[in-house]
Amino acid sequence: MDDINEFFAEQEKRMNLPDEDIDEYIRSRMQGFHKESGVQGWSKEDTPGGDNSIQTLDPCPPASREGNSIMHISDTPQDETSFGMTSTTSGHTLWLPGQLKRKSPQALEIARYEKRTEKARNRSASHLMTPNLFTSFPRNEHPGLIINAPDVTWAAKRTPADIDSNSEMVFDHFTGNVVRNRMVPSAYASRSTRALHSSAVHVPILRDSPGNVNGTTRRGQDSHRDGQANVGCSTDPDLEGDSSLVSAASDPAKNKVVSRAMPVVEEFCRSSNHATVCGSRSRVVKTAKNVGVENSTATTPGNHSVIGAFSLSQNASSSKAAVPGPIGTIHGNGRDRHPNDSADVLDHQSRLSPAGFAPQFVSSPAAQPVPDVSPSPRSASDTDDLNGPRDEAAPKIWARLQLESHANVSSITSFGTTPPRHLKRAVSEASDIEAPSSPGSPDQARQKLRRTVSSTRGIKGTSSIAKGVKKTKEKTKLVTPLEYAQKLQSILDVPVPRKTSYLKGKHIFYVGGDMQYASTKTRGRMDFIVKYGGTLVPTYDSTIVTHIVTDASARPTLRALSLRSLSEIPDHIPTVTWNWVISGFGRATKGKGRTNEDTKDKGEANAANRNDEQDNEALNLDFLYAAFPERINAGRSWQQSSNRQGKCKEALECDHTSGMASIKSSHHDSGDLSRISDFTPKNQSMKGTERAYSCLTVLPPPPLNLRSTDGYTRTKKAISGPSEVKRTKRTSPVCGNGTEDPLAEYYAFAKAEHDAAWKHDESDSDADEGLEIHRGPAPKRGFTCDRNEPQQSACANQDIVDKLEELMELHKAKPSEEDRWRAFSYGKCIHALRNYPKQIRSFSEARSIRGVGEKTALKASSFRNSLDCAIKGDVQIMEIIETGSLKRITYENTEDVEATKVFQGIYGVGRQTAFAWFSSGLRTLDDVKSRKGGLKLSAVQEIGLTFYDDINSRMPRIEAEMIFNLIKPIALSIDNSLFIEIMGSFRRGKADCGDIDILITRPTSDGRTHQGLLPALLEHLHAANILTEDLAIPDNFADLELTYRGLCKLPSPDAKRRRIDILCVPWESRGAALLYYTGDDIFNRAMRMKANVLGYSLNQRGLYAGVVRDPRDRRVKVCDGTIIASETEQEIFQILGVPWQKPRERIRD
DNA sequence: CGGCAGTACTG
DNA sequence: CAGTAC
DNA sequence: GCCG
Repeated sequence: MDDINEFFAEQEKRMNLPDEDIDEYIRSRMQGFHKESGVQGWSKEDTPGGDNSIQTLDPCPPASREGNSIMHISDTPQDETSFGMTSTTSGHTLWLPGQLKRKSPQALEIARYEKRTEKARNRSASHLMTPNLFTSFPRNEHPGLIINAPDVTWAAKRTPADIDSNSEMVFDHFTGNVVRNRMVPSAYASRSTRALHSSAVHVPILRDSPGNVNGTTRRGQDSHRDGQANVGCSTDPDLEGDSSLVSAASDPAKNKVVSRAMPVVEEFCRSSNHATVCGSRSRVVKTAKNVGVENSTATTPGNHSVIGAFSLSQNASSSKAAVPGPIGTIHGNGRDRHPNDSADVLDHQSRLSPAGFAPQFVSSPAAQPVPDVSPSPRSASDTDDLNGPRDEAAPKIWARLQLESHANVSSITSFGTTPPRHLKRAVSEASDIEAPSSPGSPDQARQKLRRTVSSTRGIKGTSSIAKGVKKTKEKTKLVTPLEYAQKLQSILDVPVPRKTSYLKGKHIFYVGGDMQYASTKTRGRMDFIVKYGGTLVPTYDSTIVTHIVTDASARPTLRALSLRSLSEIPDHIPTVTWNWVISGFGRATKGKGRTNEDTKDKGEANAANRNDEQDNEALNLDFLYAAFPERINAGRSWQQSSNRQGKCKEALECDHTSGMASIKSSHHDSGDLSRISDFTPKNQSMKGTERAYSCLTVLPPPPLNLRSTDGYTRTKKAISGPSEVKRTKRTSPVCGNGTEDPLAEYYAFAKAEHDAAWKHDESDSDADEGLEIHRGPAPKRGFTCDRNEPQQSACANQDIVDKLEELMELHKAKPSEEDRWRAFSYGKCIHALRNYPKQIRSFSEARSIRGVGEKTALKASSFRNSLDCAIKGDVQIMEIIETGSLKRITYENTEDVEATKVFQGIYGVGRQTAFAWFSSGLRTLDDVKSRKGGLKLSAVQEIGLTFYDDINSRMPRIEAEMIFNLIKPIALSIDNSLFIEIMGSFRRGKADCGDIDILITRPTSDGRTHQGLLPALLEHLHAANILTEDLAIPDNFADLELTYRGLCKLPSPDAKRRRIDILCVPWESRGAALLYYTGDDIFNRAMRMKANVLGYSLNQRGLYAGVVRDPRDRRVKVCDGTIIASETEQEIFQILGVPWQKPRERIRD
């Protein structure tokens, strides 16, 4: 088995993918199928949001599912200290800190908003296609995306263009219509909210005339524009009807009421959902409104509640009007359901978010959506202090609502009462979600372990010149295509189930360019074929072969076939180019992406149909890849059946996989890292995939052969060193890398920038799993730089490293880009030196290390020599050198570096700012604090300064966990289907964490998404005093991909502020996101770099193939490429040929 | 001589 | 767009 | 500053 692993590893390693081919492929696809793609997109989009979008009412009201946890949080006593603290920073403590806005004129905000909207639109648009339709086409040419709205009244009158333009005009044209309004909310919600906050005004809750769409839109505008001014007098005629509301809003007391009435809103939403369920959508708007008002009034008697109910229902209804439909469709990824499709919490959020939640935010502190948090008068009044006028009535009202509408409201908001049964169920369901990881993951983990271990063994074996190595070596060197193919096939008796085994059933004879021996390219392609289910036919046999793949011209091809003329090839056998294979990959992937959906929504039959269509499409395409014009029609009939079968099967598999993809991570045992990392489907399909991994992904066998034949003089020097060093010498990462760590050669680059501060903290965790570490024995040492023998010169060249680090720091603190890269470079050197086993004795020796260039080598060697001299007593030389470089250091590393370093410790202050400050005479933090010289700080910097120490200190792991454990239940209470996980250094198992990264996503299997969740969650967290300050909030809350940055803290009074990032990603990108946000940094860089080298592009959304870049400027992407992996980390690892590594194994620094 | 990741938020 | 952050 |  090991052999097989090794073998595949080798293949994998060599898999020299697509490159130009893919570019070609993309191009042709773009031209060829542009239309088809569009159509597909359309039809596809058409379905998910369809009729089935109306679902049953979710019996579980939001914010009630985890009453206990919430209780717990709120129960935490908030003493004076804590409040005092808060109030001193009142500006920050509010949801959407006032100063964020206050400083900029509304007009500016609007302008900015427009800009962002534009941006967001683009983003959303691109979003729509990439993850779902693995087709590339210009963003604005996706006709179907938006039209999936089942809402006839809405969709029917919109043309795609129409809609598209709407999305563009969200804020440009306030004469919008309904459609337009629907789009506004999301954006509006975030932006206008912010605006409102900044102006420190309570959101004027404006009623918009039911029929008047403009009203809704304008409201957003007005709120921007008028801010406080418009409180009480709306300049917009459309808003006249709102006077009552306005006054309510302007009246502190009433306002409070409004905020307190949040449960009513939710209740309202539930009612309105009923309406939705039974009524046509167009009616819903009205109905909802009525129902909302009535209902809330009924449920919450009393004048205040009436007010609340009124305004809120207005809100809700307007939001309804505004957002009813395809908000998700528009902003989302196309899978989104119509927000009306269910009464789930999420949908509440979705619908509310635009107009509905804005007001909540405004009154946020008082409007504790999580009642438990603010039940105590003190807590309420305290918050009031922070957030402007508020009175004691609020809590009372709160309580009253509680009593009066206990059945409804309490269940909705969980006033600390025992959750109703259905809630309990919800809770238990929620915990079920986590549960699976316990029983399941051990197994999986074991499996993984086994795999990993064997892989590791393989690696080790190879690295230590094991049998496998030899084999591979031989193969590598002298194998002919025939032999190689034979080998591949012979090994392949075990089918490798893959999601994308789209080549299944195809017997392919591949014609390598050079039939003398299999080039890397040839081998890579053969590997590819096999990997994706194809059968490689070693020798041409017209009775077996179904496809001839060749990029060679006719003659060599014929030679390979042992034929004389192309006409001798039977008609049923197409001769296609490699692009054909790749194109199939694209199709397969696309099919896969869509299948998930289709199957879910329409059943398998539909999925099958879909695939048929695809196949047909594919069929029609094949001729495009004909290798020889004269055989352009060859094989067309044949392919049909075979293709179809294969595809359908594949489709099912895929569906199975994704369908099973379950949320199963647990936070209870976050201590158990492996479990946390198990965010992968674990089911049969998955197993299959895993098996594939074990075969295909395994560590690339060590290219000992290459090593020895490398002819690398430099390498020789490093041979005895950690493999890292050796690896970094590989010139061709693609085929040259075969050492223990497949990313090895990328680390040098990747690590470079990193200021290795050799923390030895977490390395211990690795120790107990030595077997799983993918670096061989030697390399391991390389990475930890001999932490076993730390004092014995932490590394052989520690002295030099120290010096270089000084230099690096020095350059880092300098403002110019030049210095930046210089520092970058030093980083590389330092890392390389750290892993260099021996003392460097000479210039040339230093120079032989990759990453160490002329200058550094000179420095290093001279320094070392100077030491030698010093030891020998040759003071003179030493002094020269010493003073030379040291002087430079001390000379340059003076005030400025120190000061700017300190400045840069302030969040939001970077190199430029720090230097600018220094230039203006600032020297210390106190200078900054005292605003010496009339210094102005941005809002973020203000926060950064206030919590300088907090932010710059790391928190113990446990604290991150505690905070997360507070947040998670709250999030789950909003939507218990969420996947929420803590990422970053925590997931990597570090003992201390610099920040908390929380990833949120949600399976779309039930047609819903996490859209709209974040705003709600943020509000809750603010209310719970977990989130204290906001540093950056997303542009558009309606997006599926959101990044929030802020500060948080534990409830305890003296808790430090901690940096927290909350990231929402579309379900499809969860793998890439996990990968990305788990890091570490260096590991990420390495991965990206490898991806690039292999012709892919990796970002937090996924792994893309066929990215076409502008030849004149490589940085400009002409085509975004085709997404080929994103749903699981494994997928990405696999394609990149990187052995799977658990998060804690990804530590590279 | 250009690249050294790629993206999003702020002002 | 520059600056910052991740 | 290093690399290609």
